[in-house]
Amino acid sequence: MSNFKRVINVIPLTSVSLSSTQIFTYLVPLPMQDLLAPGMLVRIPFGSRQIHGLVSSVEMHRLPSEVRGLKPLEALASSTPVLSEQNLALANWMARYYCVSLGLTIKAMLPKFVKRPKDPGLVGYENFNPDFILTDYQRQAVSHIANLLGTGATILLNGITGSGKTEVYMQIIERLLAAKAQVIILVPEFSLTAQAVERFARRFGIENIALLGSNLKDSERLWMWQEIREERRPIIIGPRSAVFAPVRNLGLIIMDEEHDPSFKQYDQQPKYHAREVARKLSEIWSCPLLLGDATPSVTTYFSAGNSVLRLPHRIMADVGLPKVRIIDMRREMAARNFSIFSEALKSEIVMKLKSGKQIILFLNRRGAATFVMCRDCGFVSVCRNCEVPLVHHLSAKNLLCHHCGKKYPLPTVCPSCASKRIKYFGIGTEAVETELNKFLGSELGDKPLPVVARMDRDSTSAPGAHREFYENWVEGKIQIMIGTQMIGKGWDVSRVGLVGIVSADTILHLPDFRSNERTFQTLTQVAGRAGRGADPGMVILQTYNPDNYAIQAVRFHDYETFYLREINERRKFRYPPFTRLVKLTFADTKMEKALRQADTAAQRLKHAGESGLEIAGPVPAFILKLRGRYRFHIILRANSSAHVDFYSLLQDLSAGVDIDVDPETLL
DNA sequence: AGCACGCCGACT
DNA sequence: GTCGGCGTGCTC
Repeated sequence: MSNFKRVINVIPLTSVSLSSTQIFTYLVPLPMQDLLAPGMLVRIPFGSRQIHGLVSSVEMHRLPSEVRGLKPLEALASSTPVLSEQNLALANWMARYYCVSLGLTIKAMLPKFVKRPKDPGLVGYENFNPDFILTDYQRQAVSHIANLLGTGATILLNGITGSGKTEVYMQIIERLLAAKAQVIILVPEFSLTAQAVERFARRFGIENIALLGSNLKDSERLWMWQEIREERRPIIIGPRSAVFAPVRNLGLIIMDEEHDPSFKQYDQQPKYHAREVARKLSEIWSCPLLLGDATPSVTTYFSAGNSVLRLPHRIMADVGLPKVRIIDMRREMAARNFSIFSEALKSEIVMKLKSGKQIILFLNRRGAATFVMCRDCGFVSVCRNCEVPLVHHLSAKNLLCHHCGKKYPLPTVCPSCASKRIKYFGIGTEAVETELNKFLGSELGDKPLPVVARMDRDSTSAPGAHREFYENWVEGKIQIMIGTQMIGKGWDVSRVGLVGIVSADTILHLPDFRSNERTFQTLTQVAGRAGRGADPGMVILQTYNPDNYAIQAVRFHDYETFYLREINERRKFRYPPFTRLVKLTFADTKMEKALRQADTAAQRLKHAGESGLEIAGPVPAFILKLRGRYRFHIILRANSSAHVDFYSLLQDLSAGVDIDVDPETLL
């Protein structure tokens, strides 16, 4: 028997203070000595409890004097590695970049290991492989990308809706399948519907596709995870977390609609952006990252420089882009039209109905009224947890907090002065529905009324609701669809003759450096729903800010002009991509405590005196009180070229701070 | 994230 | 003099 001891280095899958080591060493009991390998899961004693850990390395020989005080590991929790060397390297990078403990990062990468994996049983797709004729632009894009296979390049494919990005993806995927490589396709969370996958399923066969998504049960996700790991399904389609798929031979990562906010995890640690993680992963595997977008994020477009691949036209040469008319709602007011619909929108609705075209009405806000106020004393109903105005919902006949979801009964008298004169202000999709029905009733008289449907989070919460909306829409059973964001995603359908943007201003006035960008992207996407058949279609865009550059750019589908203006603003006001931001959040049920914590942290950071680092705040969060906790922010800002090491800067801040590196919003 | 340890106020 | 509040710091 050798005098040497065998030990393993383990990453506890829990949050460990950033100032402490992230790797802990354990003695290996004799019976387990030959069973352990890096990447395996183990049970370890950790403090006074037992938790899971991931083996990072095995040390065969240590002197007995070096192992004094080490605890033995408890048990093996997996018989084979659950994390590849590549994904472990990815986790290391992520933990460092996003200032999170390594264990939490790894935890986010792994599925839940339940007892019985279950096949979610994807069926009902036919294989179908017609001939494809590519445009010159598509052919150039394909050959350009093909030349970069095997390199860790990031490629931006900038093509408007309907310009044939998907076909470019598929041409490249075909080559990779021939080479037995795997492909990860990242798509926005809400466009991950059956019909979004259909095109890939038809082309490559559903048996070659691993579909990940939030609708999967733990057992089904584990089944898919195993399918991927055994390399049985080379095409992996999923939301941001699919970037962690257990691939073994990755040939390409595609990220569609790269600008979509759902690619950033904002609600729990690690607060990662799948684009940046994918960029690192592509470097690790030496395979390209292909970003496809009609309206790329300003940061991505900036870093792509002049190497952007463009698909400038819609494929069907005879179909132009929809004509966008901007309607100045201030003038409507002045002309004594107090309806939420401008005269132009009203007459377009009537015309398109007459010619049998379908209509989309977009408003980026749910509910009937966005705040409820007493006319006598000015009292506004607010959420007790969040202190934000409550939104009136007709369907549920209540007031709802859009931040924490808490419901309140409708007030019959003012809680403050007992007056009965309670008024509902501001509009949401429910109000659009009410107003539209009123208008149609008076306009069409006794003629048959068109079928109106409203699609928002409230009306699609039931399982299968999305599919039902989609089918009814495609079959033409719905003539007018009212909806929020979600109508902008993925529906590749004809016959949309009119898109009415009821108010373009909802995002624009948020005090955030990205609100112009978001406005442009959201509106362009919604406008792109129009004219996908043989007719270019029409967009009516109602706004109180007709001169704003983001809104003007929507009018001409002009990304470039928007970008040039926006990048100047970013340079001038020192926002990304010229600087890197980190948002620190301090929250507590007691306001003074949250503020005190933020203050001390700011002091300490200023004292650290990192050169090239600006420390702003503490400032109260845009929603000061959320879910019962008061919140304050500190914003750190550094020149992109300065390469500030935020991890070491933040590692010994007092616990209880939330760190968001590269935040999508400063609100 | 837990869970201990330790230092101050309230109460038998 | 003791119980327990929660603020602080550690987990091989």
